[in-house]
Amino acid sequence: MPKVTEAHLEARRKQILDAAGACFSQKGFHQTTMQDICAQAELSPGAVYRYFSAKEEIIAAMVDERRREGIALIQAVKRERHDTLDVLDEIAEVFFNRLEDVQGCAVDIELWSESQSNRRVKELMRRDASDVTEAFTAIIQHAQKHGEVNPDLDPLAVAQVMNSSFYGLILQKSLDTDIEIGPYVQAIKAMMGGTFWLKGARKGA
Amino acid sequence: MPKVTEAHLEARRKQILDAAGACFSQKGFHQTTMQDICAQAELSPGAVYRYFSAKEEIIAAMVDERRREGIALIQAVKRERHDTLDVLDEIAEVFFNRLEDVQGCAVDIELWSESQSNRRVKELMRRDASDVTEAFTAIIQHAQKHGEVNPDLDPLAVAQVMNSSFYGLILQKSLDTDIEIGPYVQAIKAMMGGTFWLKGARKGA
DNA sequence: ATAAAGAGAACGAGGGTTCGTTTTTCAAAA
DNA sequence: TTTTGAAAAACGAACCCTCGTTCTCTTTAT
Repeated sequence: MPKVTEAHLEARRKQILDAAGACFSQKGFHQTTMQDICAQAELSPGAVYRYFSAKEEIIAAMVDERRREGIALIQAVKRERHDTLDVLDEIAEVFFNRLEDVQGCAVDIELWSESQSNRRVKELMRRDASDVTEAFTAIIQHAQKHGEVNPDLDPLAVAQVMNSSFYGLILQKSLDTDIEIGPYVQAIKAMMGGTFWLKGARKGA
Repeated sequence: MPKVTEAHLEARRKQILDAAGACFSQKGFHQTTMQDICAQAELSPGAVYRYFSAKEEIIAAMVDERRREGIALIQAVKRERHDTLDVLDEIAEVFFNRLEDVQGCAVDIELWSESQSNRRVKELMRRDASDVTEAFTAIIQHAQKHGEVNPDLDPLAVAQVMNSSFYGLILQKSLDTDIEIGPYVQAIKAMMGGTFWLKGARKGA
């Protein structure tokens, strides 16, 4: 009967999540009050609770949102290009661009912490991380088969090191916003470029 | 006049901090109640408040504890050996060993999150990170002067990448305890070893 | 006109902190 | 050595405020 459009409902939901994101990134999950979120979203508690049955649900939705975005990135990149080197370059490009979203990064860090104590969040985060790792591992393995990467390297371990270069930069940038991404990326490429992607054929160390 | 010994006071303080560390690593800062800490320390609120005037003070003391430990590690290593490669190896060894302290790592992650919203903690953490980065940078620069490292690399950026390899592993290990440190370290060395530490004299990429 | 959507006051639990009381400790007196 | 006394140290019940959530009432859209 007097239901509002589905799009409107979806918009409200997003409005709340955006507000929550802003609050969470500034004060953290547990220091953000529902009143904070309501104020930021310019909605009353009654309205908010129509969309999320508890604060915990908002946090969970937050994980899901970040997770979907991250996975989408990898999928998109994998679809576009096929040369291993290009794929890795593109992924790096996209990932490091993500750092521009300071608020999103702050929420990510908040989620790392939440994972320590919240089983539900931990499981989602763990799965997310493992999806990314698997994607990287597959790419490395593929490149090894095609002679683009030293076959002696453990693909899983290499993938984990690559993960670290993302996670680590997110953290360092959150502590010191002056950190420059350009030189960082350049350093990684220079440091890994040599041994790693042997374009010629020099194998052994 | 009936004061108890200084050592006893110090021991009580440590007792509280240890208890807090255990609680924080399990439930996070803001979900740990003072009652939790009291119970874990087997002390009453009154006693705890004799040593720390507020929960916030316990958190601040926690940062300081972790910070001191971390700095001590670098200093110790720098004192013992002088060959650049050995120093880096030793630092890596020591740092990665630190991962065994699961509780400590959980607290670290908690601190990363706390830094987002707590100015005081952020400043301490920032300084800590920058101390470590500076130490690494100095080592790299020294190595470049001695022809052990490609002089074209930006020492600061290299230091940041090295930081990431630690931070990233802490995080990944917290999400999946099965991650093996050995292969990870080996991968880093293999990935960087080539271009990075040119023992011979091959410069250009 | 009617039911969904939103508002916002209020409730109740939880938790940081306080404070009056009890216990412990140690120096000095007996 | 034992007793004693006074202040530090510890206890723990209670205070009070904050915040998640609820519930009734109003508004809005069809």
